[in-house]
Amino acid sequence: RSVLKTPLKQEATSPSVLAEIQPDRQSLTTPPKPKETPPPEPWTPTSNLKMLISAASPEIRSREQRREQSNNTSKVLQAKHCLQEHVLGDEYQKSQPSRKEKSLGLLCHKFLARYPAYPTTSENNYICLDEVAEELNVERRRIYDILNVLESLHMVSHLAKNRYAWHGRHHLSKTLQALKKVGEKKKYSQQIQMTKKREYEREFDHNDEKNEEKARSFGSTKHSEMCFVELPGMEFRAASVNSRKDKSLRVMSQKFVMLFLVSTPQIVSLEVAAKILTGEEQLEDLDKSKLKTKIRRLYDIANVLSSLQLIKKVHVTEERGKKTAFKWTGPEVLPNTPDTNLATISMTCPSPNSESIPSKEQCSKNLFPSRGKQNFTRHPSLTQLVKSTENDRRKVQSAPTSPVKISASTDGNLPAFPSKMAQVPAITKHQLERQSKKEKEMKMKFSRSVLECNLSLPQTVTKTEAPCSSAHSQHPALSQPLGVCPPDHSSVSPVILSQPHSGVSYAVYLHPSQAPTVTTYNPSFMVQPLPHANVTGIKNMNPKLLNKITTEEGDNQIATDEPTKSFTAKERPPIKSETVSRRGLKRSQALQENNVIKKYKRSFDTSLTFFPSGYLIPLTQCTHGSKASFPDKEKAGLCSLQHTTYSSPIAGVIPMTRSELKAVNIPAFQITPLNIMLSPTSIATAPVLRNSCLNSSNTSSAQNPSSSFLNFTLQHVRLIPAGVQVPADPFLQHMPVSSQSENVNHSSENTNLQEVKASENILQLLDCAGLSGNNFSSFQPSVPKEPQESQTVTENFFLTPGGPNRVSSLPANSDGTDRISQGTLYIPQQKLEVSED
DNA sequence: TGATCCCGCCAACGT
DNA sequence: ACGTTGGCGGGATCA
Repeated sequence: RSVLKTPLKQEATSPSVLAEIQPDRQSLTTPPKPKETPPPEPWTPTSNLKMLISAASPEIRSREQRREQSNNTSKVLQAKHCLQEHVLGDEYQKSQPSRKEKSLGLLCHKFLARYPAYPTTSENNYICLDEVAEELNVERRRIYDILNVLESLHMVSHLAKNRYAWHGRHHLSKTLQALKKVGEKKKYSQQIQMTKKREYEREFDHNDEKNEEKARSFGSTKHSEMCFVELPGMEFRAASVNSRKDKSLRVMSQKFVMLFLVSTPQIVSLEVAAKILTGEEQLEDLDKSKLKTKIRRLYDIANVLSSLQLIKKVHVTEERGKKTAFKWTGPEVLPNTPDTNLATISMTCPSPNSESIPSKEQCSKNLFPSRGKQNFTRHPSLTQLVKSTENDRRKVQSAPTSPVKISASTDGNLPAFPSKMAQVPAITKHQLERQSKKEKEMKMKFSRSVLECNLSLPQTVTKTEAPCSSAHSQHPALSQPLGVCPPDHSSVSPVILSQPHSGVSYAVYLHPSQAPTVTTYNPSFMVQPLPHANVTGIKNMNPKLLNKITTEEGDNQIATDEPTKSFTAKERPPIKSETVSRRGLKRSQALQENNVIKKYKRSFDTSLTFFPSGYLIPLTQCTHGSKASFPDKEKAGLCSLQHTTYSSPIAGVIPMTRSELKAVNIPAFQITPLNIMLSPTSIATAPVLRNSCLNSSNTSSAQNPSSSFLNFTLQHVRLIPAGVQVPADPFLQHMPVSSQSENVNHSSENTNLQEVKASENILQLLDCAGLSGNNFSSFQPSVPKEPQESQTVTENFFLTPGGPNRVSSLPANSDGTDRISQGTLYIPQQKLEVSED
């Protein structure tokens, strides 16, 4: 249709980016183009916005200026242009903004400009889809794209229909850390290598079927299903997200980010990413079209990430040509960023294999042992179960986790350390920091082992790439997947990860197929320790591939193999259904019409929010530390919430409001430090932990491990009757029961103390109850004198089968999942040149 | 051309 | 029955 495109695309006429030309458009072509709402100023020239825009490109800037200048005259201009066009005989299309102006990237910029990077809780940080769409003058569909990516980074969360909460970058740091961890667990770096290698082989060694086979087999084990990494306090979100067949942009986005975080030169090409993210269908015919689609999606994601400045496009030049890729430019993600929070992250795997981990699901899985090892299909009868569970979750509202600054010294995002620093062994950094802050003995104690471990984590350091892959296995860390995770278990394997010093620990529930099992075994891999991180002359089995990688920045990096073109020969052309019906029109129109109406109809049902099952105790971002480090006002804000009701997956909804909780001294926050995982199911499958006792805990109890642990435990220990909210026990001062909500003021300083106390109480309680094997007592959240260090908890607990309800602390390390670090893999070298665009 | 990726159809899902 | 989400891929643009 639009036959021509005036080369003058951005002629002054194109205020495009804005909505000023709407009228034109409307009349012209695209009928569906909604938004005629001339609501200019979508993006009120926020200084911020301007900056972004200008930063985006001079072109845009000038355009902007022009726009402003002629703002008033725009009408005239428009008319004029219209006229011209008519005269020219060109369709009005000319007046349409150029493609670029409509790019997702730009749109994202605009979108981001509307919200503060670090919103304060006092602000009304919610996003209304309709409004945004309208103001930015784009279809909702586009907004979804952005939101999905942002959601994957926990920068926003879906509150309700049409409504999202804006968190900004408060959680970014944590999220990235989590993603990195998960990425490591999934051995993405290896996968990347494999993928590259495979490609290479296809290109050069077509005849070498053997290798390929091997490679494939390896790759296939890495079945990467959809798993959404969640952050505490935001689980529900993910849950809701899980419902859909998550091929979701969300998941893809996370994975994409993971790739960056785990790969050494933090450069990832779309092709490689697409392949890996495709989840390994590679075995089969590399469905070309599928890959293509994936790449399309990745472009979308990349655009958003670029807008967030987390990545940037670069060109990787290799023998076979230039290839575009993206380079991570986001904050350095250290495994152990000093952060005052302890986060519990869980990974939800919705795919057919592993649903959103609703406890029931888990149980079900146990009940219906999957036949296959990796591909168990959900029993039909479970579908409903799952559904309902998800449903519940969906309805649940999360406690408005107020964004909290993660650490006093840093914002959630911050590249905690200058890149230079990053080069230093993390351990050193942390130790120093700790010293300066007078870390507590205890903490040190806990972290020690981890520190050691971290030291050996290649990802931790860039330059000093520690080749001690083997060290991993030797340095068990607090975290680490239970060493007991059976490689081939069909059920979800719980993995507890923690980073004591950072206080960031989380649990990842991996599908067995993902559970990193020892990988060193694979012969197809050339696993060798690398003497130095920046070794570039690694030899590969394939001499032909010797190349050197270089980046502009001259980053230290390890040679990587950047395969080029697609290798696969010819695939049968994808059969596409040409059936295309036109009815979107009606829809978009309706949309417009409804916009106004909807606009006023959204409500923020804050009156009663439920926590998703399995999350009785929300691990909000509020921790003693952070709170302490905040100004009172902010503190107050942090914890100010609407009435929230917590529900227990087991007992059902517990009519407890947050305030009540507080009254009971069990504020969500205080539990935060506790990272207890409970996954009977998983545990049950763990050989080491396998214990019949576990079975005693009724199946229904199986639940999503996580913050709900306490509740769960208490209930199951019968300290509190199921269905009842809180145990009337000596340790807990009050007994909250009413379901009515009250407002709570969390700003009081006492809160912290109280909370801490409560935590202790709880711990004691557990202890007394014989729930805690021992460590609970040792785990005592400390009242941070120094906010930033307040972080705490370094212990991880999980329920072991020692008894139906026996809680024991996870040994400071149990394994070495990360036995193989990417740094130890061999990969074909190639000459790579990375150039930025 | 191939790389990008906008656009919007339409299905899954929610209400 | 309609609204919200968002997977998906045709095909327009860009380089």
